Amino acid sequence: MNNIYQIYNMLLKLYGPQGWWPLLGCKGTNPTKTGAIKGYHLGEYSYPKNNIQRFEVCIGAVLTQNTSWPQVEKALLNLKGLNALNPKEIKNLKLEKLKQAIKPAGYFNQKAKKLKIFAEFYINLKGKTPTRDELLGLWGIGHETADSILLYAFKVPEFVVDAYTRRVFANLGFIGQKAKYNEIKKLFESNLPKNLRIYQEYHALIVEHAKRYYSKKPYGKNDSLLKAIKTKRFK
DNA sequence: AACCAGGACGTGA
DNA sequence: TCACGTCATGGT
Repeated sequence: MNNIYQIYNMLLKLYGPQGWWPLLGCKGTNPTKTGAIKGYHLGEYSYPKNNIQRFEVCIGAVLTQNTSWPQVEKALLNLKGLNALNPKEIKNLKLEKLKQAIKPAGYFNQKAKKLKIFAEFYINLKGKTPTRDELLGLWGIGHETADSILLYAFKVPEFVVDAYTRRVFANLGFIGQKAKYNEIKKLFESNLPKNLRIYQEYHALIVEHAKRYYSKKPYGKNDSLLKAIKTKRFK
């Protein structure tokens, strides 16, 4: 087993299943010390269970851009209060109303526009699964958001790379600080079975691990993974 | 009271 | 391609 896969198993043993992607309707609590909020479904990979939940994941993926999840949750609850947690209502909502609802998530001018564009796109999908390129073609959807939507909303095994992933694995010595998104993505995908659960769980575990040891610099000093590698317990 | 969070886009080298 | 600046709220 290669190091990337080993680290996955180590993180899973350390933290257990993370229950991503969080949904308003799920009661599960993340056992983590970092941001104990609701919406998780530990060890349950059957979500989203319907089209409404699928759309909620997509909207959350946009809203969480450079924003912490608790802020996103507030925005989602506001939308739910407006009965607007579905593509048609997002499309029909007046722009100012939409902006006000998602304000807690920040960047509300940009994100309101992004949600409008995505809602239109989602309606036109008519139940089909979008391709990665189609998503990337939308204004407001970049690499990470596209992969998050595919992996957690549409259950397509696309590995999600975020700032934490780069930070942690650069520090561990697997990639350079300036590694590109697709390069990092390939590192994981080429060293893991193409398995939905593993992709979903690994990304969530990286976030959890990073929140504990890589939130503010200097980071990594107490990283048990780094220590394990340095003491050559790997390979 | 700065600093930062589960990024993406526009611009000018 | 690449390095920056911009976008914005609220928690710590």
